[in-house]
Amino acid sequence: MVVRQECDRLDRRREAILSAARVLFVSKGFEQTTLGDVVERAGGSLATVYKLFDNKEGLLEAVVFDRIVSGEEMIRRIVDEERDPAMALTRIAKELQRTLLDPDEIALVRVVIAHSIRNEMFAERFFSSTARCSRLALQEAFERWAGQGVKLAGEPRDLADLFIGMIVSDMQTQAISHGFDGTPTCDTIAFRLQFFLRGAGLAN
Amino acid sequence: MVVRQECDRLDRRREAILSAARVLFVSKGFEQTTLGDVVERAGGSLATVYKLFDNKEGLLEAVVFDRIVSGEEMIRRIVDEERDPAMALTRIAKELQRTLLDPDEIALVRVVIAHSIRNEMFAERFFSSTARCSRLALQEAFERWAGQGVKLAGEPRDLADLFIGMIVSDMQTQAISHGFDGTPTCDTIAFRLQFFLRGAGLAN
DNA sequence: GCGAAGGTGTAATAGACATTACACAGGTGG
DNA sequence: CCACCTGTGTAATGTCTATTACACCTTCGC
Repeated sequence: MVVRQECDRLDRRREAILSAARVLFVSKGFEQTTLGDVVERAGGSLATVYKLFDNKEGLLEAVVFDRIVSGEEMIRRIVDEERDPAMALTRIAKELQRTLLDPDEIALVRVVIAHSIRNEMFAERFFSSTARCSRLALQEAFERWAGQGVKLAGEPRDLADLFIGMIVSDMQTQAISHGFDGTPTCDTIAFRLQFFLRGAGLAN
Repeated sequence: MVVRQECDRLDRRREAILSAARVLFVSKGFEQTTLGDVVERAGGSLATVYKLFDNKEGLLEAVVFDRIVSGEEMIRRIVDEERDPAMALTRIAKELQRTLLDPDEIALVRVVIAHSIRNEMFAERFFSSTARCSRLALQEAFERWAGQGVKLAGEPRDLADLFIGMIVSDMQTQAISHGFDGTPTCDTIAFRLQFFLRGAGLAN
């Protein structure tokens, strides 16, 4: 089928362009990256970029939103699997660390923040589909545990905020400091987790 | 004295340009702001901008580093004044909230992050003179309290990180979300503070 | 093979903007 | 009153780049 092959070819081009653009946006910034740079790195040609993404802004949209990762599903899954809140939170903390402290992810967040100065809605959409999702999922988890009779030292909303903040603040420090402050060690994470569990009344 | 007057005049120009540039960088972004915009808003002329700041990058440097606020002095002062760690931390939390959640400050951080994509050293310098300073001052406070016999549930470094993170994560959420997630309430802050004091073994 | 349709490469277009060059003004020491 | 020096305003300059226009070429049904 010609359609099939054509689609595949366009898809491959699309992926190549997205991948090139991502690398360039993340290393040079959106404004500093010219579409010429993108084409040079991805192969293909400018006409294809405009056909697939309309314009430079559209390319950024695609780069940012195409493979967005929300912690939401991960949190729901773990909460379903683990009966013990402390165990669940431990696993969630590890996963959040793994995904949020990924340097590529952090670099992308920098690009989003930079662009959000000009385009607040952009930031709003990004935030809604990432951090807010995770927070809500975690909040539901606390509500669920509370409903099951677990005694919690605080409102689910506050606890969820706090938990995410404790983990995420590192990501954000990295976003600002570009890693000059060192990456948190496993010990640090473990300490914070214990601290949280104690404070929330979940320590065993 | 002519020199005096000339200095004053140049100083006023400098302030006017800095102030205009700050507003524009923060609302439109650095790249999107032209030096023409700055001159139009500040009065004066392009020649003066180049005389005072060399070039556009120099203007950004001045905007960011001229009136930088580190929490360091504030923390040392409060620690000196308050004998009780819990009271000191309460005041520090309030102050950090006040200074770090100031929308102007957050907007400036966005500009710094945006620029840091192209210029890592810029981020490093900013970070070293703000967040890291605060962290170190707080770490010293915990060390001092520990030396005075206060029992702490954790290493000073870890506690300082955690405390700052709990407060600062909001600032960073604001930086990303542009305030769409709402500003934390006093209750929220109080909750986190109590949570921390309990966890650190400082609750009375 | 052949014609069409749509992808691809290249060469304008056109506007924006950092930076520089130059000309003016206004107070100043001689 | 005069050269002058320093700060200011304005008008180039030259480059860079998003976007468009157009011509070529590949692929596939027939």
